[in-house]
Amino acid sequence: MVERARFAPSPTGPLHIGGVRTALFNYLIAKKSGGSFILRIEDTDSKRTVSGAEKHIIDSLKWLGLKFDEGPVKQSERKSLYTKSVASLIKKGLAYYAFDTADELDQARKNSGGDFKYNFTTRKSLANSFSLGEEETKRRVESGRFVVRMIVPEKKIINVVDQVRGSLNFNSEELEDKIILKSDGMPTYHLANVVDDNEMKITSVIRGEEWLSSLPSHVLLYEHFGWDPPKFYHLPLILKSSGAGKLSKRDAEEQGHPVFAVNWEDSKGFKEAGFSPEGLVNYLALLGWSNSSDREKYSLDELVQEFNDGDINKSGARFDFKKALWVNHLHMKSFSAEKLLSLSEESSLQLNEKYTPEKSIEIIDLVKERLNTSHDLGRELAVFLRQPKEYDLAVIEKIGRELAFDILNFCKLKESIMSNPKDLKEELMAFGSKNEISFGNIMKTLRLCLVGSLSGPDLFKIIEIIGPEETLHRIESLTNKI
RNA sequence: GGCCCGUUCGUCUAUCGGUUAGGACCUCAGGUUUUCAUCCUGGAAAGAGGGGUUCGAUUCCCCUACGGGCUACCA
Repeated sequence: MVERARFAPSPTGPLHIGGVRTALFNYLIAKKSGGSFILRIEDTDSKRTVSGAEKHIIDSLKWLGLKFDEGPVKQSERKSLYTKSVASLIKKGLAYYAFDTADELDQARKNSGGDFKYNFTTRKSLANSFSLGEEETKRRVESGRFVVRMIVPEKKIINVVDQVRGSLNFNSEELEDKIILKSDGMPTYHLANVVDDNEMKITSVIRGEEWLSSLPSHVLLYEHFGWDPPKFYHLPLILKSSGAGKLSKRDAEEQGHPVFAVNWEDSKGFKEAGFSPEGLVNYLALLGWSNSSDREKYSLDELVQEFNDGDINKSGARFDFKKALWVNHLHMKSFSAEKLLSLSEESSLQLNEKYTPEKSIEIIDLVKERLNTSHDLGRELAVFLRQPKEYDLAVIEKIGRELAFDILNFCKLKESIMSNPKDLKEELMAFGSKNEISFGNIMKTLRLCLVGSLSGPDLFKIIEIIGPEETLHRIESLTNKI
């Protein structure tokens, strides 16, 4: 079946990774079937709409490579569609006008000790077209202050099927006559969602688990309209990395990792933190989906190939930043040097100043397997760009000052073979065995003066790239320091 | 509180009644006759508890516990 799936965020704030994951699964299910991925902006609450949020959502999807085939469809521009639908429901006697104020409803909730439900038992005692009579209802509707509620049948078991969880039963007695049209004339989520999904011929509704409890109301609405409901997928939530509850901006900040795909105000996104879209998408897919293979690395296209909606997990998953970094690392090391260079403008410029393009690529290939994010490039490239700013002098203490001095002095004399690292290695080994100095200590000393610490890529490669002159210069620098 | 969903190593997960319960992140110990947050090898680490069903339960059912979600004229 060719699916039509929509991602339908509301622009009440920036798109966080929970939303990204929902978008991704919509994309995967749609594309797997050869169908369409559609973007719909659910901006029915003008008070909560945040300026810039819609742009942030679109920018995020764009960066992630989740290209939508249709949209953005904006609900705020489809008001007449909803009012028409509501009118048809009222005509059928499946929805009704109500006039209770927010304060009155609050009071009713308080009085009942939290058990209040606007339903078939309380309906008659509240201000609506059931209790007020035709004349009064008409008068109040004309005055313009009203909402419309859907009728929930008195005793009915509502069976719903969720693709992730299976068949579920809800008792209509637990439901309320939900407001479907607000007093400002805009629909609520429930109505707009159902009407749009029907009108847009959506075949699969894929959304977060927080919607599961309103599913029976939605199914009832489909029945009221006489429409066939789409398939529903309620995705497990992404939980905070430690502690209780779902992931929020605050938790992420406390844990020191991003929550947004791209920058939002002063909050750094994954993009700005040096993640690749491939890495983020891959990690997020693994959070809530898995199959029986042990494979961990997927590109977006490979995910489309391998994705199976039966493999969506049921339980909430904690966000694990370290694993996200590792998954990103998997992608970084598989990227071409050219691509990596394009990811970090600064590194690219710095390399350009000193090296030919060919040499730059050679350098990147040397360090790329050591990257978690593109930000690590600066750290890894430092050794090729400048002499160390600081030295881990504890290494010298360990080796012994005099010994280190001897080693450095020996190296200084070897200028002629610095340009041939292979010979240099043999020379160093010979020097070591002759003077009973361990090769390890020689290498450590040499590495210290070239890198400043004991980490980094292959030492002889470094020497080859920075050249004999620079190598000697660095040896000189350290000699003067100790 | 009520309703709904969930529960396998610390974390993400595999297992579709019979397995030494597998993989990955993390962590630890080694290794790559030099370093390394890379790479390789190895170790530690799990079926929430209690009842059933069954020759046999992590797997099916029930109860409890715990976790999560919803309970707005927000989505």
